[in-house]
Amino acid sequence: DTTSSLDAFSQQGLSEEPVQQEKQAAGSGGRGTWEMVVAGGKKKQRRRMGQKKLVAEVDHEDELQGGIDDENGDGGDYERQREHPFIVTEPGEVARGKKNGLDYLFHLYEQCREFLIQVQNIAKDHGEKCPTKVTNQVFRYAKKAGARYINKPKMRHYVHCYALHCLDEDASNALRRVFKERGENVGAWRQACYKPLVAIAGRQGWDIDAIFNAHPRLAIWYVPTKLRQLCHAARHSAAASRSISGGPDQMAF
Amino acid sequence: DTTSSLDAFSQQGLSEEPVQQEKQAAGSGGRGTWEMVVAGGKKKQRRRMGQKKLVAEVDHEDELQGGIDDENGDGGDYERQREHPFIVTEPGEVARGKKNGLDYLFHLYEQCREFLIQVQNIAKDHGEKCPTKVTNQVFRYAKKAGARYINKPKMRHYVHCYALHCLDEDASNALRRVFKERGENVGAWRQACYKPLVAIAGRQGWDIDAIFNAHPRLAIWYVPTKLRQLCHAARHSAAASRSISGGPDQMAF
DNA sequence: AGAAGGACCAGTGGTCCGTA
DNA sequence: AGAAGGACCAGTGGTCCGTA
Repeated sequence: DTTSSLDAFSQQGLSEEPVQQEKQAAGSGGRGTWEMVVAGGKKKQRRRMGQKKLVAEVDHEDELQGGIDDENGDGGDYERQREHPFIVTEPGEVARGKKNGLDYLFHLYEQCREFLIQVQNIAKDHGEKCPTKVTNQVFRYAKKAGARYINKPKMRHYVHCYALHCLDEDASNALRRVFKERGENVGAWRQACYKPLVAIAGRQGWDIDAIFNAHPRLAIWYVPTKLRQLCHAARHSAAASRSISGGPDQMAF
Repeated sequence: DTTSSLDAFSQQGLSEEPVQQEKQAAGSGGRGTWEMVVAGGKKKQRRRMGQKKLVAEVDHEDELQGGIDDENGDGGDYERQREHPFIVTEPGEVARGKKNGLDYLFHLYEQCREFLIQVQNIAKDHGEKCPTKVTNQVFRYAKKAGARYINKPKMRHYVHCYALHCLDEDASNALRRVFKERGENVGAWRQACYKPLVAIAGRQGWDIDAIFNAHPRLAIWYVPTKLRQLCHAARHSAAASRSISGGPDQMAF
């Protein structure tokens, strides 16, 4: 009973490299160039260890080395543990050197969505609770499926950047070009993504949850705390300035 | 920041007895008789202690004695801690002696819904995450609001009984009458509530989550694990018997 | 310095089991 | 015995901060 969902994991297609699976689902702004680099990486399939842990680890899949740490085309640096840091790239641009571009970042969100769909299908088959969001369970599933480069802190960190990409791709692309031209780092670009999102929220009644939920690819992500707070603060500021300017109270809109 | 939602609690209408507030929202099958008994109980308002705890308890409202433990009309048993146990009653019937009837049980679900709505309104005002279900937060709020007779294990225990009441009140009422006539205890009635629910699910594609979510008063309750399991098992049985009978495969329906 | 992510923590969903 | 609910526990959402 407690292990049924874990058994399900082992019944699913764990033998494929997700990075390889999803070449077609490239970041919508990209030309798929980095995916070709990815696909060029060698892939070893995981080996079974024929070994069971005591609890909640039935049929654990040991991925060991293999394929995954080549996804940036650096030719097999087996020492490296962490992903290359992101740099601000234009849409379609491949990051050079030991860096990852923003099309790759957004592609990770699409991958998470596909892992969620797999988890949902398993849950439905088994008559279990079916997650509607990318939860810890989905991150765990992604890791078991071999996508070790996906982790919760990273995905949560850039959710609002992905939100802008989903909600106003033109604005997102323009922002990327500006920040690349200025030579800004990823942190600065990330910070800058908040402002256009708050503006979008303002045009739609400040309800950032409703905005996320109305978008099929965004609805599966929790609204980041800071974005929610910024929208809330901006709503108050907007209301206050309307009140000072003496216009009719538009709080209800 | 961490106490802002708790501050909000103290700004809300904590000074009223929820039992008194909600006379109009009586269990839909009842005639409101037990509410009159309830309203007949004397009510003392809570006293402020002028005392603040260190963390997460700002402006805690001490209800102490008062009103609440009279809600069954037993004349003020200050020793009693627990609610009277439920007995199987017909729709509209008042439980006699130190017992509670099923209209009262269902009324507790309506009360929880109103507490949820209050929590949602506070959350929206403060730009915080807004719960869609009756969560721990709602139970905590209910307790602070003085509804000490509401607790999570009890509400979760009888959710499927309330679900039947919501989804097929006639069937629910008929079941109550039968079990009362037979002199069955609450546990037996509770068990019997599963079967008609599974039948309803079968008529609607076995998706018990969809059935809950489609009903506005039920959507705020988590689907009980056992009900979900029963629906899942029944779906398999139904599919197997269809397969044996040689008819066309109707799994998709 | 800027950034990736292991690992922690407060509060959750779920319900057992000591209580009356 | 039947039943109410305090309290526990595994796993969650959230993100800090030791790491590279």
